[in-house]
Amino acid sequence: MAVTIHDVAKLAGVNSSTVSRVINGKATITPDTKERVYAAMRKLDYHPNSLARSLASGLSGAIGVVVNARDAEAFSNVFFSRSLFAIEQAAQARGYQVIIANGAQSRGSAIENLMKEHKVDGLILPPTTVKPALMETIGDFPYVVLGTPDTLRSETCWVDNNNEQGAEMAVRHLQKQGYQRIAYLGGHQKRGFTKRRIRGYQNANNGTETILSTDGTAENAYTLAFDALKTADHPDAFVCNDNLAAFGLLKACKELHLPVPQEIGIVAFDNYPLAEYMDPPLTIVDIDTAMLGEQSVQLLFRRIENKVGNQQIMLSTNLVVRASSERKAK
Amino acid sequence: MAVTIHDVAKLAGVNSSTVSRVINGKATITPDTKERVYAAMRKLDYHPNSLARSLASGLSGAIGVVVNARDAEAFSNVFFSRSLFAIEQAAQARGYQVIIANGAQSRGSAIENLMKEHKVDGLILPPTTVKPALMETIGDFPYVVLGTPDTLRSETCWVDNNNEQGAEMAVRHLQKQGYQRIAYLGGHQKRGFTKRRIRGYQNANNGTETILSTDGTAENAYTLAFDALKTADHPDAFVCNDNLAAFGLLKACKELHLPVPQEIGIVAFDNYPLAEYMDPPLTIVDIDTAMLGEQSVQLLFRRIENKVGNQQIMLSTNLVVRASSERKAK
DNA sequence: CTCCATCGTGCAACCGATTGCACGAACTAT
DNA sequence: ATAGTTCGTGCAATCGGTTGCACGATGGAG
Repeated sequence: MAVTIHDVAKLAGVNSSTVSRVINGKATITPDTKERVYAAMRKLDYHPNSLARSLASGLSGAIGVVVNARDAEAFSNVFFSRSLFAIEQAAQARGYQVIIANGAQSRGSAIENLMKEHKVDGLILPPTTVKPALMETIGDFPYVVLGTPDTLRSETCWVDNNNEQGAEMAVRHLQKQGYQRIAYLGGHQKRGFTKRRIRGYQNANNGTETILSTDGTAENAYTLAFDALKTADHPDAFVCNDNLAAFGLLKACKELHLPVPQEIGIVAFDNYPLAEYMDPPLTIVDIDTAMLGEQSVQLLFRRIENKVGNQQIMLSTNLVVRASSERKAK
Repeated sequence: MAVTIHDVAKLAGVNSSTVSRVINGKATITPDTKERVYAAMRKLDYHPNSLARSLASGLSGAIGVVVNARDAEAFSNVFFSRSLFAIEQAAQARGYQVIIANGAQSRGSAIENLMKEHKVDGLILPPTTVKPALMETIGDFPYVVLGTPDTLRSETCWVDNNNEQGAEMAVRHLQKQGYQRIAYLGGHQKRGFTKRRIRGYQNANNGTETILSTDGTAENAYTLAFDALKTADHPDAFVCNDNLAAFGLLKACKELHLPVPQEIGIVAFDNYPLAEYMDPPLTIVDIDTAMLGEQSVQLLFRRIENKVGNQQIMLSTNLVVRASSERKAK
């Protein structure tokens, strides 16, 4: 029913292997022959069957992006969704497809499934999956972790933004603006990236350390911030683990009539679209998700082509300064 | 190198076709044989090669989700990302993979590529792709549009939430709360779903019609709302096309000292995670993206199995009432 | 002018499954 | 006891490409 390589070969008056070679461009073919093949392909509207091609070549032509999502929110998470966009773009540029798989939902291991059934040639994994048992089953199958694994840091292959540096930068910026009692607000302490941000905060902070960890909701951040701001020598600035925490904090500041940035300075991680429309617009530690996605795909392909061993890539973050931290006039 | 069906067959002392039948469970096999085959599979840690399987069976075992995204924000859009989550879940439950493809980036048609190269068995498409030319090339290939196409509405296969009904419901709710001059704020008028929401607004609204269309940003909504609210007989309630518009509106209300919900009532489409933390929490026309994703996959599979022709499924929306529209005490 | 390397193309095996057909064994009906 | 089913399994073709090897033609060197 569908047009095959043999139909093209017959029309062009050559053998199917010649057509294959024309398509893949790996061998030298007489220009004349090549042209006849192309003409036949065009005439028949030929599209190679990628399944047959994969079976023969042993390459699926797809990479898998695994995410551990219990609920739909994990998919709208800006870090994941923006990275995914960049990953898709980079993969498409190489003629590769992107398969997404939710590791949290699947019975059996989604990773094992994709890998052992030859559905993908490589995997992009979340750091939470990195455990000795998985690394054993994954063997030397190509993968890249998007984020820093908590364990096996130096023996695995990953790409991440430098959370520690980002938090340090945030604190130093607030200090330069004259804030003195800087607190850290938001995030589960059990998440690796939060731990690293807190470490960066601690590195740069030379005042009293105040760390307010939340369950990740804006509501919780609001409550904690409200209580903290009611005390006598309350913090005069916050580094927020994410935009939601900053949102809760802003609400608390408003209710307590503490103007931002005059009385309270705020810097938050992750550049949500709303961040610049908040009141005041938020200063942000911006993660270059486009670069992160692009780099992880690049590294993954180098692994697929067996050109490199495990590598670690750390990208630095950028500070986007907006009103929420600008106490001093420019 | 990899374990094949033949290795399993040899170990179990049967023919490879028997192993195949055991795996697929389509034929009756002696319990004894079956057990021997399973034992061999376990012992060898056998995983069927999905590529070979697909080639032989003619089914790729994947569905494609196409999105037209110029920038990364389209991926974090709550409608897309939440639907995608549900789609992945529903596909995985059927043993199917989900391939995502950005139609806006690809040279050549991403849709044609996925379809003609047999990479997917069916497609979930965005409504903007529905054009006569595409429908011609797509032929009777299984697809479902997620959203209502602007054209070919009755000849195509789609699943959508009822935007018209949602907007009507929002207006009626505001009327019941005693608001009288209800305006519509936000959204490109060229987008189909915005048009339908506006139509719903018009159906229910019996006062003066005020439609403030924006470029989609919170900033623009803020400006338009601010200007509208400065006039003498300004609107006393708004239906917002999305949360960003509501965000801009809230800012305008605050600056003009118009308390919400006492002076101004607000209902917005799309339940962002932040909506309930806004000040005041927003009343929302909530779209059941989980159901939308699930239904679209279900319908797609019925099309793949050739059980049905083109169908249209319209899901109703729900009103989540919060403080922003509750002028009357409960 | 012969010899040999190089180049373009064909032949056929192979990738790893699925599946229609055939055949022998076991079972039912008469 | 015999004929006719039914059931479980094997054989071999097939899905649509890729690729190692072989072979004839061409071209340059000696």
